[in-house]
Amino acid sequence: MNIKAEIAASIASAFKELFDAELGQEAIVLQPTRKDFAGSHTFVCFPFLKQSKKGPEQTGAALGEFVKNEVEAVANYNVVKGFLNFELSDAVWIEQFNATCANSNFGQLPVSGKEIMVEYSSPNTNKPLHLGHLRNNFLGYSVAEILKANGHKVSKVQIINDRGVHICKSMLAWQKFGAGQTPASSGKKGDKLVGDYYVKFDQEYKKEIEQLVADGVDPEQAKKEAPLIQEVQTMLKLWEDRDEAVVSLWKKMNGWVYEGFDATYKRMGVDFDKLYYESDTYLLGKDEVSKGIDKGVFFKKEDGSVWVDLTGDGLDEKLLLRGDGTSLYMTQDIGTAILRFRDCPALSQQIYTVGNEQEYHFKVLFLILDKLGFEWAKECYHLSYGMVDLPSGKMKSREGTVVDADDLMQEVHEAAKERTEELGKIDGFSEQEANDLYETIGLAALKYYLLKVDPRKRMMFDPNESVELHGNTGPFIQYVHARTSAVVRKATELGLFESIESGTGVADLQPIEQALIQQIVGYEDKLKEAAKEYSPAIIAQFSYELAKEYNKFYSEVSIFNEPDQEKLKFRVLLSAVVGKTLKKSMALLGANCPDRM
RNA sequence: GGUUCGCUAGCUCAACUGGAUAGAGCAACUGCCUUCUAAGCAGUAGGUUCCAGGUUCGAGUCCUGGGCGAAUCACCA
Repeated sequence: MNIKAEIAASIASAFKELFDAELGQEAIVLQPTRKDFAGSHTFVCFPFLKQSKKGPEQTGAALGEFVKNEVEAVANYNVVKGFLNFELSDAVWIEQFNATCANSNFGQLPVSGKEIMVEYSSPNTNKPLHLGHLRNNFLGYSVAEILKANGHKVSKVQIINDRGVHICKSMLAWQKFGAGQTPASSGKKGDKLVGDYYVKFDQEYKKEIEQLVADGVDPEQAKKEAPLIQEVQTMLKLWEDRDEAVVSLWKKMNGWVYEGFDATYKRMGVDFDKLYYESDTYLLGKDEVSKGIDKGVFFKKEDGSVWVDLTGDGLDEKLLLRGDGTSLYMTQDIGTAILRFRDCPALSQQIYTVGNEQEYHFKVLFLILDKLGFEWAKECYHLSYGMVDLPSGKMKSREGTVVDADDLMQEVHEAAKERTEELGKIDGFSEQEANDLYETIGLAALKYYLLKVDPRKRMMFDPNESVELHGNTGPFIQYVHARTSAVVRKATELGLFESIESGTGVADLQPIEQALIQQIVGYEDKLKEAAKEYSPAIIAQFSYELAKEYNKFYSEVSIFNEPDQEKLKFRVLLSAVVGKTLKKSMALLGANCPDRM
């Protein structure tokens, strides 16, 4: 059955028979053989020399000989230093390949019964999405897809931060300086327009501060006394009191932002199953904080502010409710988490895709939920990813170095167009088809670029590299997929394909063919690993290696000039399976694979 | 200052969680399109894995100390 287990079992009995040593199955670990050596499974002998009472080479040779005789799948073995490498027979690989072909669910693991909620994006509604959101969105979307492929039921959600001081700032600025401007009248996307007023507020606010300081007011004092900031606070208060005019302005401007966001999400290719709004959850959060006081988990200070004491957990005291009774981010997050588990009682895990700058926040949040007695608190996970830097340094909204999401997607589209036209690859494409192709290529370049690095790590975003089509890039993988499609297309035209879909009858393999099968067969393990690590990078790397391997095969081995019909058909089938696998793995990254490019 | 994380080829990233000669891409150089898509393939060159100790058959990976960088520790989000 499982070859790995079979070999391990055989090694165990070899130890018993040859060296009279009992080894637990767990102690015997087989690792993949490195590329430069013959074989697929490697057993490291060094740790077991005490049992064998022999040198590493002799130990390896003795074990190898024993296993080769006992396990039919093992065709040969070799020992390099203390490393025992097993080479499986072609028949085994062909059998595995045929099994893969026959498995219509290949790449989709069995239903696990687990239900997982993945939160991502979660923007503020006062400014447009930027490069940081792109990493966040692509990561969240991809992790959700990876979990689905692992058999879990997944819902994608976000918490939209649609209220608060920062929202009021853009509202106030629009009211004062907007002159009734709308997305329609200005020709701007709604989120961009609102963002402009957020910036406008900041500019005007700064002017006021400067003026006050020039008049001799203390700078710290000036920040609090500036008329604009005071008006904002008044507005926030009015909003909380459900003042009709303020609420209607709030609805209008948020509506603009949502229209803009929707367009951006659509182009990004991400989606959500359910949306949560801070304006709906912050009151629940306040309630829960009050309950926490009653339970004695939280305490109130003289000024009316509410705190939780986490010093026993090695952290500090944490504020949960301001002295004036208004809520904070934390307040709202407590409410949102509780609401989600109420909405989905079967939920077994919740994943928050949020930048690593908020690690402390989530540590505290989960701890508080635990103290409130929610059992599911330990099933909350902060998928913490690193910030995106530009070659010029950090992105700073104040310094205008933020890379806008819409602009960036347009740029990658243009770059894909330019390079595709240079190569003259669009003969026979209609204008619409060509345009779709540029979009597909550009977005794959961008997504792959952002997802191929370990999510936990801070990364450098080089605009030139992100639109690159050569090397370790999304378009390279798309290209290889298109190649496999071309092979299948030609085989279909020749009437060869239908007869071979079910499997192959070849008897022996070229080394490169065997290597390809090995790669494909390892796909589901990578899928599991990617889910365990919450890392699309593992899928990206798998895709790249498979694509590279196929290209090697493509240049080394002739497909349609092969005289042996059985071999010819096998190579077509192999191409088809590689193409399917590439398409599936790229889909997990949110990238499409065109059939021609 | 406390806590957490990072440091690998000129640049951007890998390294199956302690295993073999530390690998890819970009950039540079050399070959290969009359043949299934050259967005490709093959090759050359590039390394004291930040430094110093330690642990063991074996360390980029683990422990200690140090250096540099980042995040966080707000009645911000």
